[in-house]
Amino acid sequence: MSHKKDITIYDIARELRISAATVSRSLKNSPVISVKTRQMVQELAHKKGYRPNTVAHNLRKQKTNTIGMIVPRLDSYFISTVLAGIETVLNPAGYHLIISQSFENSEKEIVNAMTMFNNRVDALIVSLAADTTEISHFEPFMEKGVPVFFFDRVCKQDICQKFVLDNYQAGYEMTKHLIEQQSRKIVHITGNLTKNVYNDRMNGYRQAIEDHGISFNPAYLITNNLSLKAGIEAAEQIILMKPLPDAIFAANDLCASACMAALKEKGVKIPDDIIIGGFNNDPVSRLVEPRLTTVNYPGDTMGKIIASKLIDKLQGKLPADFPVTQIIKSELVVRASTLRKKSA
Amino acid sequence: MSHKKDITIYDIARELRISAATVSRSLKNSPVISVKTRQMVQELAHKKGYRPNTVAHNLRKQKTNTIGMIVPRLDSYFISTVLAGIETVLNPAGYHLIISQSFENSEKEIVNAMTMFNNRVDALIVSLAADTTEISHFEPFMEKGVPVFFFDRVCKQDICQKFVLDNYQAGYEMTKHLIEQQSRKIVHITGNLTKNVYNDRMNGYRQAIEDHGISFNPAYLITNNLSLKAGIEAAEQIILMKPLPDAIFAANDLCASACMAALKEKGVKIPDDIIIGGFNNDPVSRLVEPRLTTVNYPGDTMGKIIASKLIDKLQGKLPADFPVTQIIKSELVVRASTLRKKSA
DNA sequence: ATGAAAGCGCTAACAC
DNA sequence: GTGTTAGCGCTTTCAT
Repeated sequence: MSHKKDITIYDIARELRISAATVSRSLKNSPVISVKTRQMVQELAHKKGYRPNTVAHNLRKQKTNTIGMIVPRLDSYFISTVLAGIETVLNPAGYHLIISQSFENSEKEIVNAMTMFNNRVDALIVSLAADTTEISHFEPFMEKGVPVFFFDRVCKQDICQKFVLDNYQAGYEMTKHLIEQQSRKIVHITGNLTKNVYNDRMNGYRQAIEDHGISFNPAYLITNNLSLKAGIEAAEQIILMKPLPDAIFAANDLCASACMAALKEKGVKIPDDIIIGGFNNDPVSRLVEPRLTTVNYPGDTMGKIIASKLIDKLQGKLPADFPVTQIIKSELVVRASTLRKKSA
Repeated sequence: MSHKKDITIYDIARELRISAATVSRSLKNSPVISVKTRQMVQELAHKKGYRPNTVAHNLRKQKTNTIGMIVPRLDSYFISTVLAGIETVLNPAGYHLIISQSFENSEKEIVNAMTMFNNRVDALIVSLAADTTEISHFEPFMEKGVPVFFFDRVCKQDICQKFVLDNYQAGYEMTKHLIEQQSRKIVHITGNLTKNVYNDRMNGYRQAIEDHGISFNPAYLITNNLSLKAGIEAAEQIILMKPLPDAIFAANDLCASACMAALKEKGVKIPDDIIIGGFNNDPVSRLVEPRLTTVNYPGDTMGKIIASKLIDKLQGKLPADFPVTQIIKSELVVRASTLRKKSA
């Protein structure tokens, strides 16, 4: 099977006995070209199945209209909602995304960042891998003036735009809610504490208990990778604690749900014996039993805000005094898993 | 703030008083260049922070090492596992992905396909949008000899490589299992029946009931978008049926779980009154109560197979007689939601 | 072992 | 209103 070659503007120019420049201008409907010529060119281009070569265009324009995106993984409800939000704003503005996963691995994140740079993306949107501690791999972008926006898992340094939730506040409120439901022995299951999201939630937890006269008990802090499996293992750990804790705050819904399911299998009554709260408002939180109290993490909204600010930035419209850190509001969603029966 | 300009091979050539050609060869470690020169070039390139311009490279080579991917949405457990599988094979081979979502919308899929083409991807991997019925938007790729691989949601035509599950078989086995658990009035909740995945599962369902002497009842076929909300609505519909059905087979786990939860809220006992099976082996299936019987849809494996076959194809190593349709095996995962207590 | 030069497809400054 | 020309950064053939 012989394959069609790409049609170029030169093919069209030759056939019409005009110059490539005229073809180029006609295809962009430039008003300097006569309507007649424009029509002629556009018709032939359509007829021959001309497709602009974006690669050549990008090289010439020194601009790709492509935004690079590096995320820890795609199989997260939160990430996919952010992505959806970003695309709904970016695409109509003529940008498209190239997405890559670091799989929570800093080395892969570095490779991905280099690939993005070499592909000359116009900007980068990043949520850091769990084990990323330093961010020199983004320096080439900054040196060149390519915007780098961080979201959710951000770096400590105030060198780029950051978009985060009020994780501290959310952690505080969740914990306060648990305390108000007559809990004193509150386990916190968290992720990698070098990451702001988990560290902030934990600090909120600590502050809340201390504000209510409960001293921090290191045995009540369980650190794992917040997976389904980790939730089950956490349950095994918790069940052995004497006395049994009366509340659990897990830093995501998947882990909270798995932990809850495992505890129930062992005969622990939820919410009678232990009340449980999660984080993210993942669909699973509405399907487990009892329904899981959680923190609504508005990924879609976050994505839209990020994308629109990024467009402002690319168009030089972002005010110079725009705050480095944008905090997006979250809210506590109280469901049955943390509501103790008052009668007890 | 003034921004660093990109370093090009010409900058290095000038500084070293050699030609750009020599720099280019040295950077790829070509053996025709003396070791001394190579070292010199590589050192300076490193020192100056040289980054190859992939855009220029791609234009020159007429090849991008980029694979385009178009999927209905990213917020699906199955899709993200396929993606992960594909990346683990593609990246080490020097390819990277550009991913876009059609949001189940055919028009957006067409736009995405054009963008991919214009960006001159080396190949395309597609799972079709729910409302896509004709696939002429992929013709430019085929005409040009750019491989297009379909997976999961594939087209009817046998014009490109396809990778699918044995949906018919899986639907048959699930239904057979439900029947063997003493069910006769089996509701099937399905998605858009123009899509092979749902249509095949339904045909498996129909064949299975008929093979067991149960005639098809159109009232037992509920078609919706298989979302969480749709599952709740299906439950409302089912609860009104007289007599009450004794089994439900939903075409995905999210919808099955939501339906189950809603039925339980209305006092229906699962699995005593109604047994329920889902599809996908989504994590949620292991967290709901009772645990959901489902079909394991091995996304990761599927992704790896697709990617390795695609690499073969790109390297001209795919045998000419390689079957157009690859069927990947799935398996029934039986859990508590469909196990009737024998004592009853 | 190295260099000169052409060209990938497109755009834009400058000419007429 | 249209054409000429140069150049984006890189690779590669051909020459030396």
